[in-house]
Amino acid sequence: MASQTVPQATAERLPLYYRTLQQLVANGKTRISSSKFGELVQIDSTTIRKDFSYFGALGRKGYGYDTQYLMDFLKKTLYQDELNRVILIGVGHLGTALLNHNFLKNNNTQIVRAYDVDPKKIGTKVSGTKVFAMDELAANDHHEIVAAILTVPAAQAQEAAEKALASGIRGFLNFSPTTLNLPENAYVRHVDMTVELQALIYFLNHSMETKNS
Amino acid sequence: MASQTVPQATAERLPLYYRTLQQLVANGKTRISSSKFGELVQIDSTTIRKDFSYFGALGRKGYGYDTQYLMDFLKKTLYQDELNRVILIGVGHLGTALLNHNFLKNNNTQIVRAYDVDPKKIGTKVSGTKVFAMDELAANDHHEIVAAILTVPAAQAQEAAEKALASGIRGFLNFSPTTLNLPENAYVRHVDMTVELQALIYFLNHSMETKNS
DNA sequence: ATTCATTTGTTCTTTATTTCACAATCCTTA
DNA sequence: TAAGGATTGTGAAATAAAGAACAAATGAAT
Repeated sequence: MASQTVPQATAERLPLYYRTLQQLVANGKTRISSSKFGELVQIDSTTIRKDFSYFGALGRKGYGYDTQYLMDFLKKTLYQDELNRVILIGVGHLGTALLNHNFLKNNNTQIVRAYDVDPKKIGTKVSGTKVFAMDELAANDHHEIVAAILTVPAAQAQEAAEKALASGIRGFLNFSPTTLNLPENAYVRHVDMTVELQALIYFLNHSMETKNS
Repeated sequence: MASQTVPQATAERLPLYYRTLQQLVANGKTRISSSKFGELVQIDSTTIRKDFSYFGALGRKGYGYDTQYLMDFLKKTLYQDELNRVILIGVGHLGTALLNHNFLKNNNTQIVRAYDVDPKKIGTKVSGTKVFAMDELAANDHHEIVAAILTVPAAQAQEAAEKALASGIRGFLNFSPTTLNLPENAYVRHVDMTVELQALIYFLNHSMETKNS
């Protein structure tokens, strides 16, 4: 429903644009044309200009785009000018890796607490983040938390998501290899490594129609 | 180029279909209709029927789809009936998590060797997988390897990918937060957690146009 | 100042994907 | 074995996204 004037495909490209602009600014580039930028992100320059145009006239004809200005604009648009607090559910191999990763570097996001079922992990700190008992999850107040990162086994994902939802969380980054069934007011993005790997293998084999040697 | 009769969007859904069918078969379901299946994977039933139709008539009118038959068909189509050997480049937090994960369980894929620059890691085994020196990468023969999983820092990703390419690898699952610049005969899928997190936050804020309390 | 090269913003065209609608067909049950 | 309900497979329509083309505007150079 929502009066979404920006196409979904455009919105999904914004983070890539933002990161690339961060690099350009860091390297001292003050301006860039849509075609040069397109080469960097491997997206057609027309698509880039059209993407930006949904937000108004961000560039100047004959000049291109001011990297600093554009970066700042995207920073606000992506809410990266404020700290985004998230929780992590499931302190296994992947969960631990994400806790160590620390999104704060390039991403104004902080994992403020973690949850797990393992009594050995509960109460400990992993890379500075305290681990709480899964039982507490549903009862806690997480209305200040923007999202939950789900790194539990597939069998527990649905239940964990429901508990997080009960605690006030509406956004989910789901790393568990299963489809979540949540009410409409929740929003889920699924990162599925198994799917990606299988898709990769499929496309590799099917682009070899023109196989040589 | 390649005579790709199956739409890209369809191909990208096949792994999800496959995994869901595996679960159905494991649970003893012998048949399923496109609408029931659609509920499970949260995809419109028409889309599912059309997706399958690109491969011929896989179902039976008035009956639905035979889960075992369909699963076996997708298994072959996705090359999951043979072992897919991959290598992993970058034994950091995420790389280690993936080595521990072991794709063999649900995915007929094995990480057969890993590469890293850290002398402390070289020569050791991580979760049963031996770690080799990054220097050896380009010189090795990896024509039997279907893909490389890239989990190195952004600054090293391009160089690492080029070495893998030189060793005979054409498929890449790129977890590094940077765009790879590779020749046309290489195929890259990018899994970008930072991008996913930012996109999630963007959509959360922009679907709240109809915000209540 | 004037000219020329550059580059945006945008309209129009093309391609890709999803959804609708329904005839054809098969299953099931009496 | 006949009738009725279920469900597929698929053309046609609708929607979404990408790409081509170019006028309008700007910057740079003389």
